[in-house]
Amino acid sequence: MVECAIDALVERGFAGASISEIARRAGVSKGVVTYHFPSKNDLLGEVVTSLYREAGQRISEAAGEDDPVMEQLMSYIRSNLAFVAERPRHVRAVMEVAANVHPDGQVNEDPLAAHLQAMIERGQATGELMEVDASVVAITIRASIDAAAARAASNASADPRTHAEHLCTIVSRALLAPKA
Amino acid sequence: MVECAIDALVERGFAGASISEIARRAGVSKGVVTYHFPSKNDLLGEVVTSLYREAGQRISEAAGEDDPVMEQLMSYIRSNLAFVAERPRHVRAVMEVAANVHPDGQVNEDPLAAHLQAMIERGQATGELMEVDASVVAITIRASIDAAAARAASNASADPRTHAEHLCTIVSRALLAPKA
Amino acid sequence: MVECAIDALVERGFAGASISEIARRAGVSKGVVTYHFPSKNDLLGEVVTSLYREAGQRISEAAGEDDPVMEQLMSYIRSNLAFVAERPRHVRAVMEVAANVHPDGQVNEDPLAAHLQAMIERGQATGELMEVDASVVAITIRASIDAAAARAASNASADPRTHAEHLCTIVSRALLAPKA
Amino acid sequence: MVECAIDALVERGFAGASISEIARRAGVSKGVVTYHFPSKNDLLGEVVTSLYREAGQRISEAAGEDDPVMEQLMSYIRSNLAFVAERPRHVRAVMEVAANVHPDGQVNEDPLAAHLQAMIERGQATGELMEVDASVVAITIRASIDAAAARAASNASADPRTHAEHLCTIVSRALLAPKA
DNA sequence: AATGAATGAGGTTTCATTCAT
DNA sequence: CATGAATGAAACCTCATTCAT
Repeated sequence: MVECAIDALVERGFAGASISEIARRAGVSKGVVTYHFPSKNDLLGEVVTSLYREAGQRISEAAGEDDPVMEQLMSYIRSNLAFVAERPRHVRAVMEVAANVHPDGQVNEDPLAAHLQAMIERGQATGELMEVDASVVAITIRASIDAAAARAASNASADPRTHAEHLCTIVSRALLAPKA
Repeated sequence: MVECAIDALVERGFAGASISEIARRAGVSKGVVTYHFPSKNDLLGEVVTSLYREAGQRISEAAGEDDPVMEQLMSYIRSNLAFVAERPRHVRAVMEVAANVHPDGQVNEDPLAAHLQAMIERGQATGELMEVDASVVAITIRASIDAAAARAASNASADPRTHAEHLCTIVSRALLAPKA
Repeated sequence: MVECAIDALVERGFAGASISEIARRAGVSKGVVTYHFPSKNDLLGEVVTSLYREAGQRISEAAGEDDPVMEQLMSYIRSNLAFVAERPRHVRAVMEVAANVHPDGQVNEDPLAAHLQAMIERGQATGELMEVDASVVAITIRASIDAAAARAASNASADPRTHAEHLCTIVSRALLAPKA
Repeated sequence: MVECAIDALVERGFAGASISEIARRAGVSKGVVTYHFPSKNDLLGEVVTSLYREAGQRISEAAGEDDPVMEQLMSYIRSNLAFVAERPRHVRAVMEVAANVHPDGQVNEDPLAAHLQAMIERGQATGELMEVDASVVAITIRASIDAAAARAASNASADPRTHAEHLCTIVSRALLAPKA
């Protein structure tokens, strides 16, 4: 059911992912959807949180707290995009939802980017990484990952893992201080 | 009228930008909107193309065909984000539309990124730029610009021009071959 | 089960007394309700007829066929409102149902009022009661009883038995011929 | 449009008075109803308030502030039921709505009855009217009027004005102190 | 006896669009 | 040019009912 919602979101977009459409894809009647998910938001919420469950697990497995910051960064990029490679459609579906849920009040800064930014600033504090605005680097890395995810979902031949390697190259050139 | 559509898109999102809402903001009746724009898509199309008209002009002004590729790249980044700084809401509105208009068949590769990619490949062919997957660099640059644009639209204190400078630093480190 | 239906009708109204709501109050699954009552109407019917069973018993106990008509009237009023005092919620629930079940064709005259009217006309025929339209008196008595019932169900401090006494006073003044 | 809503309420009851049904009776499409009345509650509200507008006017015209209380009472009863005779269906429709709108919290006492009760208590204070619980008399009068209204709506041969005369007789016998 | 999944009809509401004035 | 009434499709959701387990 959640899978069908994902398919509908990816192939028909947020607006096209109506309860009817999802039910049609699942081969059941419309009532079944609202039976299992009291409201449409509950279903979309499950699409989002089920991805976060999986992603959180995969990505935290890859984290090494004590590694050099550059290795943590590479690991972050690779594990993110490895996950994208596993479930490109699910990732795309969540992006579709995120793009259409409107924040009521002040917009929060992206917490994922904030986490990256903190990581980079740690590396700069120890001199391991070169100076450059950590926020911009963090935003750029996140944006690149998301763009690769969007591409992977609609173009099966795009390989997120390859994207990861090239992005790692870019990031290391931009941040890694040349050794004396 | 187009301005009101932009406001509605930015403040209420794609779903909230109904013709009624746009007419209400414009202080006219709903009929006026459909009188000037045969269909809603025509209005949204005008939102998009009017941005492209303006943006194309600003950005082509900054282009120097014969400059070194790295200067063309910087110029591209700076002029893009300078334009974002001028019209953050218009940019955001177009992103809102883009996120909700779904391609019918096969998804085209992003033409803006393709242009960037070609530029980078030219630089690599002459040896001016270092080797690294040009497609990934292009995607990353575009994604970073778009992320900065999204940020600027909802956070007045975020400055796209500053973002541009830092992004230029990142790109030059990633691409510029060290001089002998 | 019937009790839970009564509670739902009283607290949530006719529209709010869905099978789900009733099952929830009973702490059982929705299927149980439809298992015991083939249709919802059967359940509502049982709510109504179980009240009539009880009420008929209480009220017929109080009836003295050979008493003077005025005493029969008082007894009718008192036993009706005594019953209301015993089961105010059940009475309210039935009123809720009655207000929402629509007669298909021609509306029958209220049989309870007709019975009262006949009683009054008997008293007038013997000269025991004064002349005045018996139908209006009957309707007024029934309406007063029902209004007291509605009040009792939602306002625990309203006492139907007190209402009965005052209504008896009113009726006796209106009907009882002054003795020569 | 409001007229059609009244017809639907009277003939099909509250539950049967769906927007579709109302539109069908008006010979227009469903959208027309929601075009003129943003929500169904607004339409029902108009049904109610338009009656109150008319009724308030008719009844206040008949009020004589300085008359003896008994005359005020008669005037109240007669003008109420005269209005019912004019617009029996409208009155029935409002009763249908009232029976199905559920108060959220504490139930208010009926303000119409409270007004009557105050009037009666004034008469008792001056000795013009006999002692008997004014609240019960007020409730009984209101209930009798409403019952006559309900009857008039579904039975064209029932005449509210006749009911008024008989009710006046009952009330005057119950309240009017015999002259010395 | 009991459960809960499934169904399909019907409810309110929103919306893009058309059209007479 | 502008208005606002009208339309019909489609959205989400609730609900009584059926049925396999």
